[in-house]
Amino acid sequence: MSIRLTDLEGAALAEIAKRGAATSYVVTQAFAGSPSEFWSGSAGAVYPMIKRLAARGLLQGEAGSTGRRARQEYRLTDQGMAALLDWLLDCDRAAGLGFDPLRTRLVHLDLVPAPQRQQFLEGVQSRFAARASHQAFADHPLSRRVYATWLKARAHWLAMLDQVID
Amino acid sequence: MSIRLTDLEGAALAEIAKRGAATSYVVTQAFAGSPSEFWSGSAGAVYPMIKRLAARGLLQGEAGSTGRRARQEYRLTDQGMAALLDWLLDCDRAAGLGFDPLRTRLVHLDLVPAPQRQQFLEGVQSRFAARASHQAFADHPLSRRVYATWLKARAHWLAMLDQVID
DNA sequence: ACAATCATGTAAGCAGTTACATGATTTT
DNA sequence: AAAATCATGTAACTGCTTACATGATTGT
Repeated sequence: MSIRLTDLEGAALAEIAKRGAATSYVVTQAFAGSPSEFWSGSAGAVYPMIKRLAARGLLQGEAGSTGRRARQEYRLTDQGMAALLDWLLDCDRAAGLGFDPLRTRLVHLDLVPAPQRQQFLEGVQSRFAARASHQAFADHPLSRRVYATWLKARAHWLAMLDQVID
Repeated sequence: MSIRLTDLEGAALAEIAKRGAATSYVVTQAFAGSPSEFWSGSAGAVYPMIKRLAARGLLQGEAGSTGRRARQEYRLTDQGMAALLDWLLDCDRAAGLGFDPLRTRLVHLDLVPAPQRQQFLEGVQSRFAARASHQAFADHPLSRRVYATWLKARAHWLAMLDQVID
């Protein structure tokens, strides 16, 4: 019996595992703080998802409270940790292409003449440069380094493409 | 009045524009032939989408036929081409992070000990190597080069991370 | 005290999925 | 003639979105 997590579920479990325990709200904030625009981390997605994970026995809820306000904290069960590791270390899924808004456009750039291609690439490059100077993930060294090296790899890709696309 | 296309719509319009005219089926095949697993190009997605684009005046339908079988061919209207170019050359969206199944996992690899991290990275690397030898997009030079350089950039990224993650 | 924002949700909608149906065409 | 596959859909489902509601807490 295998428990297949969606990528959003996997990422949410990872955020909870990292903290030991967390509320749904903490998870929404973790997503909101990410520079990725792909998941909004909206309450409408996260709260029901956390409940589903608890119903599936991957999370254990416990009533914590600060002051008179009730809140539900969750921590991973053994089964939840096993599911998380299955998801996290899944090489086949990790080696997938995902969705890349730049790659999706690049393959169709032959629809426009060279000057417009050039202008587009420069626009993208300058936006990446702006990102690089922003200093994201000040609180988490691994995330910061993953992101920083990702940006470098992107720049490297664009440099390779420059010679290919004119 | 701006017409904002989803990425799937933009990619579909681009496939049609590239061919001059195309049926919905041709579009599904274009997606199915891509090495990306992100969009299945399922009929359930494509056929209704093409109809929506036609209803919005971005595509013009014309009844072609081979033998006695009726088929609907579509080509871009002027408005459709304008919408496509808006989407295609949108630097802000192109510079987004998209969804990256590897990046999503890498930032959480500190949940597992170094030997497992190493094993995971090797597994991913070998799958990329397998992709590289596969020769995708034999029919479209630009796509092939975009994909080939993307794979190189990924390898470059993993090489940078090797030193950082142990 | 009032306003802002924190925190926990719910409701409706939308864009994709898988699975199925159906008839035309091609292959064996 | 039968089987495979080509081609065009439709139906039910899923998982996300935006937008809203509501009460607690914090700041001025």
